Amino acid sequence: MRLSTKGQYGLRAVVDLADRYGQGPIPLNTVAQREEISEHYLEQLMSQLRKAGIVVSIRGAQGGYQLARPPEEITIAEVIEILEGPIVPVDCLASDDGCSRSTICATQGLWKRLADAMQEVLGSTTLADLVEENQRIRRQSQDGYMYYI
Amino acid sequence: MRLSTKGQYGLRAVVDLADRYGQGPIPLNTVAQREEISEHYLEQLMSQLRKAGIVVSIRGAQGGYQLARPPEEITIAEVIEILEGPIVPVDCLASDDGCSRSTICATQGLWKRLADAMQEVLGSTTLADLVEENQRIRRQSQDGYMYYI
DNA sequence: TCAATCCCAAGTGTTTTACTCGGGATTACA
DNA sequence: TGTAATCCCGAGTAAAACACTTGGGATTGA
Repeated sequence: MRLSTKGQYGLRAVVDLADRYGQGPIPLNTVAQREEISEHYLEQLMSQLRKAGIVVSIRGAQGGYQLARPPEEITIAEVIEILEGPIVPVDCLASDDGCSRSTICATQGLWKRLADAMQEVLGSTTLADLVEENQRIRRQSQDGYMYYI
Repeated sequence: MRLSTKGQYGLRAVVDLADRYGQGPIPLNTVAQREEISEHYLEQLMSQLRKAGIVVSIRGAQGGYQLARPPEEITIAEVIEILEGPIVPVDCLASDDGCSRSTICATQGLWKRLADAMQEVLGSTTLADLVEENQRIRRQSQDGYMYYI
């Protein structure tokens, strides 16, 4: 039940872009450095996100990536689905035909409820929400507003 | 974000046992046949569930497995955690120390909310609930109460 | 022109998955 | 007392997924 690094890295990268939305294209290597991700690996993830219409790229010198839409119009569910596939706990929910056991399988209702709960959380959060959270964290650490337990 | 077959098979197997709770030990091969799971593979899963105190085994002829507790006292979350590890979307929530980025990582709050949502669904459903669902399904198909779309 | 950037396909070592295989220990029952 | 039915255990394995790396090519601003 874990996300792979694709989802984690990819999301961190688009949050990074969201944080700089409106500032023109951001080169991939700066994102990779800030987020501590292998540049070439991140490139593959960005390629998927570009084909899916989450980001746009500008080639050549002074080029880079930027969000294709404002941060408040991109949900986390969208980003994760592109990189990890449908947000479901079992395959039989993802495919149309379902599984052969569907008429006798009591667990299917459970998996459906789980999928809905996951979709609810990820679909109701946008990149703008995470940017805001980021800024809150930064403000706190800047104000010395940290609790050392 | 998918369960492996361990979680799916293991859960199906304990639901099968829950369905026959109080009828004495059930040999593994009958469970494996009913649930269409490789017997040797299921054996490994049952071994984990036994060590974790979900099922008890009785060796020798006429032996088998049965639930260690009544179905209404075993949650799905328990079973899945034994077979798949902690129910969290990212590793840094599972370990105590967390990750090095925790103070600057906006996504951590999101993953926490996702983990809570998943735990809520799986922790509030018991084996008894799934047995009931099973019986409902059986009743319906028996009564010809099926919708062919 | 050339350096910065994106674009793309292929290769690679490691880990996980989903099993199989072979045998040993225990116990009810004839 | 034998023997068949069970559980118990460790090792082996083929295939897939993961997390990258490598090596180039195409575009474009200065």
